Amino acid sequence: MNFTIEGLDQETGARAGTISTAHGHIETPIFMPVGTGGTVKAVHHKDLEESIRAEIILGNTYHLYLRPGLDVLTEAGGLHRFMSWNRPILTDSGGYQVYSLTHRRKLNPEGVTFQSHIDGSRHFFSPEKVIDIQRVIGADIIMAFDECTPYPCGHDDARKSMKMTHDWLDRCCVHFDKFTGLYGHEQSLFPIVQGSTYKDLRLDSARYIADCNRDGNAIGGLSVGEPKALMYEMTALVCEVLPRDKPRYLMGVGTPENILESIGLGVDMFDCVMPTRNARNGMLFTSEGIINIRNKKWQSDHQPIDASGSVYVDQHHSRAYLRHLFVAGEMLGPMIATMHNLSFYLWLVKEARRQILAGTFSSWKNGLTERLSRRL
RNA sequence: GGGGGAGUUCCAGAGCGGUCAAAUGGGGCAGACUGUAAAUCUGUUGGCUAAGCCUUCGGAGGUUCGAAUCCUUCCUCCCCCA
Repeated sequence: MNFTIEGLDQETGARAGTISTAHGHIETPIFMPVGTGGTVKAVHHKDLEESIRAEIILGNTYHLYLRPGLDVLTEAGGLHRFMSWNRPILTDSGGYQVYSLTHRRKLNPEGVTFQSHIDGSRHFFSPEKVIDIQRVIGADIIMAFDECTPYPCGHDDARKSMKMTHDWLDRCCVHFDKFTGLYGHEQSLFPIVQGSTYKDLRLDSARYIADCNRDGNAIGGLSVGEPKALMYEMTALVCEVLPRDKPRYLMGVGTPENILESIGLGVDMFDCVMPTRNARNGMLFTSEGIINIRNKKWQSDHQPIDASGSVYVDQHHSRAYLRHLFVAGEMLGPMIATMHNLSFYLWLVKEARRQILAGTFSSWKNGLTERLSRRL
């Protein structure tokens, strides 16, 4: 994997760059749609590639391990072939499930035992096993196994958890370096900064992660309920420490505003379920604000879904029609809404990149941010 | 013609003397959602000069301190037998 920086914003820490992987280039800053179980929910690959123009998508180690399972993935020759997606893939390690499935797992220094949410069966995930699974999946970028701490988290607990995540990282690196990929293409391992909302821990963790000297670095454990000011503060702090010449990935973030702000802090990569999940629940993000398409006020609004939107559903369908689809429970509703939201997110990061390269990022961001969280 | 059953708040459907403005589900309206246990979850859903009051359980009348609940009668619908 290779990362080059093509532009730096003068007023903020924003960068425009390009990541090269075995499955193609990714222009940064980038938003990566979440495709947990081998699909970005409600969108076909053709739309994802040609209309939304996603450059990289996510998969999830825990979910793919449970379903379809490693045998099927091995037979298929990895996730790219299994799902017929030839662009880059990044897999999360299951660290988020340590957080989100907290009532279904037992954690100890060796690893985590999950009780499957599907059939209740027990599965042990160690740092080594998580690397092995991600070798079978074959993603271009794979994540170290970490513990994503909840918010709030006491300083002592956060410190212990961070220490354990660092130990797990060392084990991931050793195991990762011991073997090569199964399908002949390069894979890169990204370590993850933890440390909850504590400056001292975040700094320690960022230094530790930076010292691993991997192809890219991730920031985890944020956007778990803390105030956004704290999230920005931690992100800023960590970005100061993480190497400039490698991509920085802020995991699980976020709202359009979160993304713009974090780009300004020097983050290059983002993922979040928000555009896809919220789309399925009737919430649309636009450059003019937020639309809850189920609201009665759209009943007779025959304007395009988003007049300034770039994807074809924005121009070819009205708000009244999309509302009708949601109210009637038609599955085309979530499909159209997901296409809209993802293409808006991709537009957002593409435009950010363009503005960075043009030297106008800061003023553009400030003007847009005001409008993003409005309710239409 | 004879016998039986039923009419409840937007709908379906509980309740069968006071704790009933009335369970539950649906529908409606609104909200939440941040490395996806999510096409999910939550709130709300008669009116008002709101810790109270008013109008509601097919219509009218009655019994009772008190009725959606009991009685009389009328109207409407359904089923069975001729």
